[in-house]
Amino acid sequence: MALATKKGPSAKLRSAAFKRVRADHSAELAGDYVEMIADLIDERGEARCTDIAMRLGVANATVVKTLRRLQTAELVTQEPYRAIFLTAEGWKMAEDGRRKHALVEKFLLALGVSTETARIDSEGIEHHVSSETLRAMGKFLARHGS
Amino acid sequence: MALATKKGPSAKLRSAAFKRVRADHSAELAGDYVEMIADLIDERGEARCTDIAMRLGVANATVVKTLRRLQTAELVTQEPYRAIFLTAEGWKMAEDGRRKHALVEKFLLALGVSTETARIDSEGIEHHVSSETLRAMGKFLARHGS
DNA sequence: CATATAACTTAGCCTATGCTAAACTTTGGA
DNA sequence: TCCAAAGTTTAGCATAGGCTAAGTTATATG
Repeated sequence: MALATKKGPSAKLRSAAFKRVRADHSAELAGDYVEMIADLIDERGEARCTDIAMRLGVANATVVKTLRRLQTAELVTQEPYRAIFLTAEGWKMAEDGRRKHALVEKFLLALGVSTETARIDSEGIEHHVSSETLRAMGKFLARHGS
Repeated sequence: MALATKKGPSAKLRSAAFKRVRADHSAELAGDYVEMIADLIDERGEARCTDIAMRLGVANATVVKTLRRLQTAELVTQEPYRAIFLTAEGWKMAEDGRRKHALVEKFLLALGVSTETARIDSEGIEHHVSSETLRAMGKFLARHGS
């Protein structure tokens, strides 16, 4: 290779960021599901496949398949043809997600974006925000409005 | 259904956010690739599979397969066993990504997070930030630091 | 109490994104 | 000039996460 043989010392450091993003993505779906199941249980007393499918905007069969994975991961429990429940770990993950989600959304609002954009962007952003950034957002909220 | 028959008026609105997130994810990988190819071309004169694989932290074969998709999408061009080039559209996407990425990273720094965290988090966040939020970040930067 | 409808499940398909192992080109040196 | 090392590609596999269509179970109501 004639030109630019230098690999740069930071190849491994660079790749770490992308690895984190990929890892976040695998965890993301599980987080969205348990958060939504928790919301449904709180709002309406029970969580059903159909409601999840509707809110997520996917087909019913997709929800069923994903729920099987979540059962394997011990985040939810379910009997055939019955409502869906969260395990203790599932509730913990849901609570964490809610806290994070709420903070990011409030932060975006405080930054000056519209309600609608805050709602949509926070959904995408929440899973990629480290605890350090989350703390920084919290501090910002403490200084500036609500 | 005895309890809670009400579907809520916002099911479709809710699902829109998740649909956006899913759409973002499909576009994300393409964005990361073209941005990295652009960086490699600028830094070292050419972009090769091996360098992309190393920086991304994935196997070589994965890069090859993804590049085929990017060729189909007319974002890159490539002859067998040769370096990789961006099409005009590829360059445009790379530039957009860089601008967005740089802005998000600077914003996180201004918010008070460490260099390292800003680098890592911005990688995950950049693909989920709407133009409205981006503008809000820009305004914040104009007011506060750098 | 029988049955239609709504909800759930299964089966089978697809694409995206990863991997390893093996085969093939290029190319720099001996 | 020719060969070995480095880089590239192919082949084959796995998992995640989508879909539709067809079958099964629960239940609300006539």
